[in-house]
Amino acid sequence: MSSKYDAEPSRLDEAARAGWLYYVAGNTQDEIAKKLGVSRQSAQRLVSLAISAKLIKVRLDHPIAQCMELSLRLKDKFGLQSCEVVPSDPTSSSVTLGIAQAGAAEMERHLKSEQPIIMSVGTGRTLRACVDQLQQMDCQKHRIISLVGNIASDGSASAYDVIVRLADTIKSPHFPLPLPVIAASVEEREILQSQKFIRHILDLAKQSDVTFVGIGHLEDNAPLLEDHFITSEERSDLIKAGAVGEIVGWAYDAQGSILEGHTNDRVASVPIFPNHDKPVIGIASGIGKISAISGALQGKLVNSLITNEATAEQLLNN
Amino acid sequence: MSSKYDAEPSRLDEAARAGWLYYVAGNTQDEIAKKLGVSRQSAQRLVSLAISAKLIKVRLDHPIAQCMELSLRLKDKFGLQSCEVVPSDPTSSSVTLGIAQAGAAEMERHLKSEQPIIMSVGTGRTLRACVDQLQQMDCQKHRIISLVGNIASDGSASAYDVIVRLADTIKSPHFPLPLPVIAASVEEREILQSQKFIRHILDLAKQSDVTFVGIGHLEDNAPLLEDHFITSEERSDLIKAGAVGEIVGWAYDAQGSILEGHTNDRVASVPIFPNHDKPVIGIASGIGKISAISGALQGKLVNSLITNEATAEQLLNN
DNA sequence: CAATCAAGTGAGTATTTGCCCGTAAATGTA
DNA sequence: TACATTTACGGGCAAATACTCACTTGATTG
Repeated sequence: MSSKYDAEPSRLDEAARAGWLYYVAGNTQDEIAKKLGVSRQSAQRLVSLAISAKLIKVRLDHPIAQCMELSLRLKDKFGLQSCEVVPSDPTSSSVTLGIAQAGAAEMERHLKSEQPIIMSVGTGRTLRACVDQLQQMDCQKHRIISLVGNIASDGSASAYDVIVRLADTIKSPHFPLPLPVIAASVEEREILQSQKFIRHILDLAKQSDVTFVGIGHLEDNAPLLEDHFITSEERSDLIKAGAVGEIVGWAYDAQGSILEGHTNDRVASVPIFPNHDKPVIGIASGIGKISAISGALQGKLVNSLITNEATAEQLLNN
Repeated sequence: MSSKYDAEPSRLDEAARAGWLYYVAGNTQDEIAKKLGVSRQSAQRLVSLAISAKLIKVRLDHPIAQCMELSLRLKDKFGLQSCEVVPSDPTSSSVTLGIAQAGAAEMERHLKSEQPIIMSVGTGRTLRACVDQLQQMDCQKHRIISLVGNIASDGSASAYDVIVRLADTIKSPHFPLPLPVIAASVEEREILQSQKFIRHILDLAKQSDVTFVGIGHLEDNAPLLEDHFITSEERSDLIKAGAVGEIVGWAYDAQGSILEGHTNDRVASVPIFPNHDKPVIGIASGIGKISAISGALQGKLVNSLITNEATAEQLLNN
């Protein structure tokens, strides 16, 4: 059927045609081969050429697409094991919207494991919201450890009570840490932590297969302050020393280095170490937490992140 | 509308995720299954759902020599402003295959304009397929006008519903034409069209910066007939009077002259004028539509065309 | 409350695809 | 011309994917 019009169809033309027949028209490579009069293998080469020459453009038209993009870039930028970005609802001021569901889904993923696992959890509003989203399960073989004390300075139990609620929902043996978050003195911390059963809990925590923590900021309305774990003066001191955030009470600076001294000398929580090989999943979102999250990521205090779209964008612009 | 932040990530969310991982990130379905925590079969189902729900949109970005040639010759022969020819799949019976993507791409090109524009659209299967291929956009500054009534003779709304779907996808203010396609009598048309808000819409349509219309044939299975806008007798009359096709209800002959009398006396759609200076883009393909398309081109009822290879060849052989 | 039905799941299987590799044709070199 | 080197082709095969079928689950309804 050659006519005076056809210029020699170039290889790319053929590739385009093959790519079109494959992706748009939904032909198999065999059918394409027949239609273009080449072997199946050649058709396959043409199709893959169409891709590598970027003739074929695939778009995903769904809010999720943007999130996956952000998640990839965050993983790349901070060397994360995993990163989940959920859509933000610009009209909602709720900090845990969507995050909670995603966090719960991630927890369930681990809890579904056939092998018995040890899961440690921090505390805070965000984690509590996650736990509230968990479905009832029967996880008697797993063990849940709290990384942080549940006793406020006035002796009352913590307001969030993440671990009890969690263990209740999934029917697991659990190990709350019956300590204050921050001891009154260095000596008190030593005494408290040297108790045998406390040592045992700290030991279990070290063997955690997976860890979930919230990330706290140190702005005016810092969670540590609002819950009366530290005083206003202590917060000022931390800020002066360069602190930008805290995880289970441990304050760290913009590079994610745990500060020496200050309240950190008296924090009774399980110690945290950067560059853990097991998943340490930070769950946090909100513009006010950007520097806190950024620090935690830079110092690799967490190696996985669950956040939302708006926060992810800010983290990448930093 | 139910929020997309529901506790249960909807099946479509998961499908989007799977589709992204498969097409954008290049994962295998096995890897996707692992990442989403589902079986491989389920992953496969999610991926194919992403396609069938049209979340995944594939386009080919390459001028295929053969098609370029045809497009050039059509432009030349009919004095078109622009003409796009997409490859045909000789074995596929789908009329909109490929055309839909090209039409969507052309619409997007106009919608991306910085200046606010007025876009008018006709209706029909082909336009509907185009709109289904559009990506989500935010075009609040543009206005979308329907050229044709959306009320069937039995009072129900039109089956294709092009304009609502379009406006929904691109979030534009839109102006459907709440009229029958063809009024019961000449008088009824006058009364209906003299309503103030209808006059306003007709006025807006006259200012259109770009117009997209389908081209309908008048064979046995004419769209106007199948959708019960005209009767079998009315069609016969039109044919006898020399009609070969219709655009938004206006019947015309082989030279593209709008017929006098017959159903045209009662067509309530926006009038169409030959030789428009703004783009009036006809989107149509199929052997059965050759004479209809040819007439529209000869009479310059449209000044741009999107069609496929097979149709283009026929048009040139006429 | 049982019957019915739609939707989803996993196992099994057929089809399709990606890729390695030997061969042949084309191109370059002396 | 003879020979070396590159490039493309197609056979074959393992991996990946699509499809069918029987079964479960949860909702709906008479």
